[in-house]
Amino acid sequence: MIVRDYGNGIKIEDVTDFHVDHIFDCGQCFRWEKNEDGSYSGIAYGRAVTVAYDDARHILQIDHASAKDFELIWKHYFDLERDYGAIKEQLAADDPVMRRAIASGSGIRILNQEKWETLVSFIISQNNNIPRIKKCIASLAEQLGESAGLYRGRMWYSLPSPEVLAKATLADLAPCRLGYRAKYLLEAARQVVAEGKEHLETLGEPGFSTEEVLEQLRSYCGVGPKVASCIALFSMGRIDSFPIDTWVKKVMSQMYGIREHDVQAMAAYAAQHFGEYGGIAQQYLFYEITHQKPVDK
DNA sequence: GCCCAGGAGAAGG
DNA sequence: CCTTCTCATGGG
Repeated sequence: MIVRDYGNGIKIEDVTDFHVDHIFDCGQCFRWEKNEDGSYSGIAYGRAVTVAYDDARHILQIDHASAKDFELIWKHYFDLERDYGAIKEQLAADDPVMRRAIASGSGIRILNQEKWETLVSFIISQNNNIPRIKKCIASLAEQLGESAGLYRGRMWYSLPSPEVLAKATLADLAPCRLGYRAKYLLEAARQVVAEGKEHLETLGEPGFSTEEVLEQLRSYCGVGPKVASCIALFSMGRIDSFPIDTWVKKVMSQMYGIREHDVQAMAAYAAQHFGEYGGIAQQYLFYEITHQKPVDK
C-alpha cells in the first residue's frame, strides 16, 4: 500500500472496493457529514479528518491526517487489508438478490470503530431513526465530550469517556434528547467503569467466539441481540455477526420469503448462506433497501 | 390524531 | 421458556 504525504494529509494508492457514500451512509456510523464536494468530514479516535475517494484513479485521500496515523488508525478503521472483491464474488454466486444488493452498495467497507463509541451509539439507536440518532450523538459530544481542536472552521468533539458519563446525571443528558435511552446509557457507562474499560477492549480480541462476544455485550443495559450484533460487527471485526433490524426483516421477508417476524429463521438463513461474511452481506442488503427509490405510479 | 424508526426491559403468562 | 406492553422523541 503506497502512502504519500502532502503536508496536511495523505493519499493512498490502489484502493479498490471503496465508495464514501456507501461507507458513511449505510447506517454503521453516525459521526460523518457529507461536504459540498462529495467528501466526508468526521471524527474518530479523537482525530477530525476529511475523506475523499477518486474512483477513476483508485486513490483514497485523508485530509488532516499523517502517514503515522494511517498506519496506527486509518488503515484498520477502513478495513483496507481485507479483500472485499473476493468476498463479494463469493456472496453473489448463486444469489441474484445478493448480486443486486452488492451492485447498489459495492463500495461498502465495514469500519473498525471505537468500541465505547459504538456501544454508546447503538444504545441510542434503538427504536430510533438515523437522522435523529446522529443529532443525539452530536449533541452528546458537544455537551459532555472532549474537544479535538479546530478544523475546517469549527470545533470537533469526541464522545464523553465512560468515566465522565458514569458520573453524569439524567439532567446533564436532558439537552441531548435521548428519551428513555438516557438511563440505559448511564447504567451501561457505570458498568463499563465498574468492570474496567479494558474489559470492553478485551472483548474485541480474538480468542472468544462471536457468540461469546454477543453474550458479553448483552450484559450491558440497553443492549439486546440486535444492538450487540452491531457493536460486534462495527467495532470488533466480527464480520459474521448478522444484525436483524426492521429493515433487514423487510428485506428477508420480501426477497428471501421468510416470515416477517421470524428472527430465528432469518438468523439461520444468514448463517447457512452468508456464513462467515454474514455482517458484510447484511450491510449490502441494508444499504439497498434504505436507498431504493420509491416506485411512482 | 396516526404510524414509524438500526429494540430492549419489565411484566405476565 | 414465550408473548405483550411500555418506554421518549421527532418526522412524515
